[in-house]
Amino acid sequence: MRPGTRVLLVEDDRSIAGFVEPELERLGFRVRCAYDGHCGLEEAVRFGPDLVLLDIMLPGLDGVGVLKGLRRQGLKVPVVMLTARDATLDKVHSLDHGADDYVTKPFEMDELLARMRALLRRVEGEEVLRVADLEVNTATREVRRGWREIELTAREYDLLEYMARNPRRVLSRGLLLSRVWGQEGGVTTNVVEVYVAYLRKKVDAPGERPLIRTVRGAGYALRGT
Amino acid sequence: MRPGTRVLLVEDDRSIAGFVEPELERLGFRVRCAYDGHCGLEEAVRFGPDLVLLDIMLPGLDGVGVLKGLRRQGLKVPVVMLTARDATLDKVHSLDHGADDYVTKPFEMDELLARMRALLRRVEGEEVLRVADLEVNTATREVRRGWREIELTAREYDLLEYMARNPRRVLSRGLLLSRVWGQEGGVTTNVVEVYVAYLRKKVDAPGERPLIRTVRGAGYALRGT
DNA sequence: CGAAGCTCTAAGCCGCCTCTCAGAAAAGTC
DNA sequence: GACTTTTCTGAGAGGCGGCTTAGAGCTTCG
Repeated sequence: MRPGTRVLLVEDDRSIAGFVEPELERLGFRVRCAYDGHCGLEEAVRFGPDLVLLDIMLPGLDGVGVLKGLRRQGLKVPVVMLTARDATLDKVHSLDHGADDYVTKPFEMDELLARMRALLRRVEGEEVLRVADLEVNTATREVRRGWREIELTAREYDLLEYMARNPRRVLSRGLLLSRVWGQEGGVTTNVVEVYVAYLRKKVDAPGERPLIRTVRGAGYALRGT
Repeated sequence: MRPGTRVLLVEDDRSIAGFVEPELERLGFRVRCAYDGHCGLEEAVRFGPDLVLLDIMLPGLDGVGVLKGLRRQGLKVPVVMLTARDATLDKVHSLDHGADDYVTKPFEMDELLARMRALLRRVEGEEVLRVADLEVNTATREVRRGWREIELTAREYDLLEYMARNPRRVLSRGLLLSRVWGQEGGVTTNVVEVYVAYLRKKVDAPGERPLIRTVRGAGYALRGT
């Protein structure tokens, strides 16, 4: 599990959140908390987590509602539901709506971690990302467009992989800077623009339909059509 | 049985662990111990052993629980259960959940070793790894490229075998350090680079198409094309 | 006990990559 | 068309990742 993995914890019970959050941070995760369903949904969009821990019982919008909301917005992020013991109906409901796993309260930290790892491995594992005729192999870091092999530097690859993991979404410079470069403090830099230009030179060869789109005033998007 | 084979021992009875662990290490295994079920499961994920020795009676999560956890996460590592005499029900249970063998306490070290060998042989087989015209015979530890015999030192061989088991995949220095050298903590060392250089000198002779690729900013990969 | 071979550390060097900056170009607004 | 805002691009400096080499402990073996 690579460090800096982003986890969103949606949980109103502070006794649980107050225990799980620092524990996860100690293990190197980047954690954000939300204490009700609406905030949770909002944070999921803004924070862009790699994994969501989602309580079922929440004030306002409940866990299943948040889950539905996530899926409706096309977020495929893996979700672990936190359910009360024997809330069988809830589990069924959740899995129906695309939860990936659940743990029943009270739970051991180890058990939660084990399930998180399993999901993250599934997501991170051998994966080929495809956007139109572009292929990004995350295991070998090979990139092809059609039959053309594309050689990328480390930064170029990291940027393209992130964009390919979020196809069609408009990604702001700030977001890319934080996700690919890892910098939070927004210094005045146009390094993102420079690297998008590098990518274009290699990915969108002359004559090919361009995949990397500029959305003026908003950011960039990777999409085929 | 190749040296450096990774064995995870999950056993709370220190009188057994304290005997088995040093014995296995003396024989060239790389051993890690866990003293309860949850730690065992966690270590299995983190350590990535080639074989697990798993006590049934454990504090917290019991052996069958650990076994289930392993299989649920898709780990196919062979497991030898350590059971009390005549705990027939446990055995049945274990084999149901995908244990590969068991020994009953008290056991002779020789018996345990015999069963371990059988399992490891089944898994490792008489395997010849091939990458392009490179052949790595894991049974005899002989390496050839084309018609040329290649003499490697122990470390060089371990490194090459690990790379040949993960062809085309980009392997980071940290991963290689942990899997081949067994070091976890990120100490400042360039030993991986040095050994890659040694391998290159022997494997990629001048004039031959180089198989060992550097992926700048990421690691190394072994591939033919 | 000496020699040879293996493993690992450390230091220096080289070249590519990364990033900054300034100005050009494009897009939007009046 | 003039002006503002946003995006693109070319050039260059510096840093850092990666390679090489020498040599110091260790182990092994005669």
